[in-house]
Order: sequence, then C-alpha cells, then structure tokens
Amino acid sequence: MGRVSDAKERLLEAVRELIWTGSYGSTTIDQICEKAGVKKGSFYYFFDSKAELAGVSLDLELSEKRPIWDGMFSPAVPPLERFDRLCDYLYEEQREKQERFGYVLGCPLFALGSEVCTLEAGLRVKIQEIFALWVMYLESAVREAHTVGAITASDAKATSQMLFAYSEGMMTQARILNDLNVLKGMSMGIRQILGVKPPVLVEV
Amino acid sequence: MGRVSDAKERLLEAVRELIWTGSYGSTTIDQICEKAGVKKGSFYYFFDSKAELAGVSLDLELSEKRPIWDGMFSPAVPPLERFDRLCDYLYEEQREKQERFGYVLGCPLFALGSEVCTLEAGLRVKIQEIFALWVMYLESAVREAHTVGAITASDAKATSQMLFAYSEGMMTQARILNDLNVLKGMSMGIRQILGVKPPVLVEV
DNA sequence: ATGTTTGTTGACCGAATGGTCAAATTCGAT
DNA sequence: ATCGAATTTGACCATTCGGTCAACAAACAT
Repeated sequence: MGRVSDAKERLLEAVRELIWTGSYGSTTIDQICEKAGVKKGSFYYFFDSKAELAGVSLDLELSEKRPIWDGMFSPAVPPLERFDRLCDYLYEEQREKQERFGYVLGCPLFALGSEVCTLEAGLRVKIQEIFALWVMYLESAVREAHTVGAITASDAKATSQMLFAYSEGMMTQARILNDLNVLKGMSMGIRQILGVKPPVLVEV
Repeated sequence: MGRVSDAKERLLEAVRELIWTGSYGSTTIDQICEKAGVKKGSFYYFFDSKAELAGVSLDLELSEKRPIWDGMFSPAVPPLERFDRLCDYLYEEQREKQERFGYVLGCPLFALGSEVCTLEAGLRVKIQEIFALWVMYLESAVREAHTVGAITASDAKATSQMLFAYSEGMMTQARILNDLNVLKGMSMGIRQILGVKPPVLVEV
C-alpha cells in the first residue's frame, strides 16, 4: 500500500476555492500548492496540469451536487415546491459564500465555463455534460408540474431551457453586482416563466 | 504636435479580440502587443497596465454600442418590434463571430464581468454602469409596450430585470455550448417573459 | 528486518511575464 | 532648418511561471 496522504483532496479543495473566488486564468499552480500546503513536486505527482486538476474537481463537484439535487427534486416533493427549494438553496449558498469571502460568487460552473470554453476543450465538455444533466432535473419538474395542472407552460423542453438560462443569468448577475438582493427576485421570475396558476386562497 | 500614431487604437482592438475569444486572465501584455504590432515599450507609453487598457476598451465598447442601441430602441420603432430587432441583432452578431473565430463568443461584458468582478474593482464598476444603462433601454421598451397594451407584464422594472438575466444567460449558454441554435429560442422566450398578447389575425 | 510501494521534498531549469529606460526617430510648428 | 513634442525601439531586469528530478521518508506486506 505504501504511504497515505490527503494531499490530493487538499489540492482539489484549494483549486475550487481559488477559481470560484477568483478565476481559472488568474489561478496559478504555485498558488494552489500554497493554499493546499503541498509542494509543487507533489502536485505533479498527482496531476499533470492545472486543467486536469480542474477536470477532477468538476467530477467532485458533480458527485457532491447530485445528492443535493436528488433531494430537492425528489419525486416525494410536489413539483412546484421543488423550485422553491431550489431558490432557497441557491440563496442560502450564496449568502454563505458572501459571508465567508466577501463576495457573491454565483455559479462556479457557469463562470468557469464561460471563461475557458474557447481555451480548454476538456473542461468545456465536462461542464456541458453537467449542465445537460441539471436541465433534466428542471425538465422533469416542469413536466410533472404541468401534468398536475399547476402551471400553464406546456413545452417542458423549452421551458426548462428558459429556466436554465434565466437562473444562470441571475446567479451571474448577482456575482457581477456582488449583490444578494438580485436573487430575491428569482423565485418570482421562475414562477412567471412556469406560468404558475394562482393558488386557491383559503379564508382564515 | 509631434509624431502621430494609431498604436493606441491597435492595442485597444487587439485586447478586445483577445479577451473576447479567450479570456482576460489568459491574455498577456506580450500577446496584446504582438497582435497589435506594437512593442512593449509603446504599450507602457500609452497605458500602465492591462487593467487600464481593458478599462479604456470598455469605454470604447460603450461608445460604439450606444448608437446601435439608440437605433434598435428608437421611439420611432414600435416597442414590441424593438425586442425583435434586438434578437436579430444579437443573432447576427454571434453568427458573424462564429464564422470569423470558430466560436460563438457571447456577451463580452458578461463574460468579462463574471471573470474579473472579484479581482479588478475598476473594471467591475465600469461594467456595472454599462449594464445599468442597458437595462434602461429594456425598461423603457417594456413600459411603452405595456402602455400601448401589447403585453401583460406591468412591472417594467422587474420585467426588464428578468429580460436582462434571461438574455445574458442565453448568450453565455450559447458561448459555453458554442451553439448558435441556442439563440433561436430567444425571441420566443422574451415574448413569453413580456407576456405578449396574441396579435389580431387578419383573414387573407 | 527488509524490501516495495506510495508519497514528499527542495533544488533546479528554461521560458514567459510584467515592467523600466535611455536613446533614437518622426512629425508638426515656428 | 530646426526646435520641441510625441512616439518608437530594443535592450535590459527581476520575478514568476510551469515543469523536472533524484534523493528521501513513511507506511504496508512478507
């Protein structure tokens, strides 16, 4: 078996934080090593480039997010409520980042994808795949919401596509403006795109 | 007066293309100089950092775009048609970029803003200002469209804000996927957000 | 205990990077 | 023609960057 180490994990954690709080291009291997407390020799023992490290960190990101998505979009949750949970989750996530780093960081995949899509084909493809998977969650919820009769939007494919663009646009705008309040309008915007029918009011 | 030169303009042109086709962080001063056909000494004669050059290039971007925006959103154009013109313009712009560079490049401001907002405060502020101006065009058109009775959306502020997030999200998605077809759905999406009332059909 | 595998270290390299400068050049103005 | 302002040039510098390597250390298996 030989010697054991968590240097690999520390490198992965470091690169994620550096890219998210800064950018891919401005993050150097030296920086990553320093933040991870790992010497450069060890870096090259585990990975052979920044791009490969970032690629593995995307795998990690996906494996962490999937159970969260599965929870939010569980079939046990009424379809419309899934979107509420999503908004709450995103807001809370961003609030925490702002508290910790002083910045609203937005969506790590969208920012990274936009930055490197013309430069790092491997990363671009991985990000595309994650997005395709993510849209499946949205599409399924839209379809179910429509089946249940909760929304007017009938074209699940087109609607989920709209929701994706809108929500990512909102997250990125929040990042650029460094303003959490942007996200407060997201729930309403999503409901409008979905064409949520007004709930039956109950007298108290 | 002394010697005359267009080196400054060439540098501005070079940096815009390099950032747009690649990224801010991956663009070096040496690269900019080479593409502009300018020696590094001259670069530092005109600018004192990459950030300052990028800042001036944003001023240039705005001064070029304003007349285009003024044309598309002219009061002489029916409010709803302004959005059609916008979609056509964006599609044509991206089509041209893809033909020239092999990539759909998306919105240069959104991509740059997302990349540098935590790193370059000066650029972040400038981009924020341009966005604020741009949303004014959207908001005005939404307000007029509603006044004219062409759309159901009544809250011009919230609606223009949604349009902004959605359209920027679409442009960035087109960049990440390097797919022009993404943009084909934009006109419909905008109409849905606006709540465009079905036009009165005329028998032929 | 001893070899074997796995991970660590620090020194090292060449290239690229941001940045400076004094000298040379080119133009407009007088 | 020539003076002065505006621009160009190429050489130069220190630092940082990505990347390599041989030697070393720690764990496990036998």
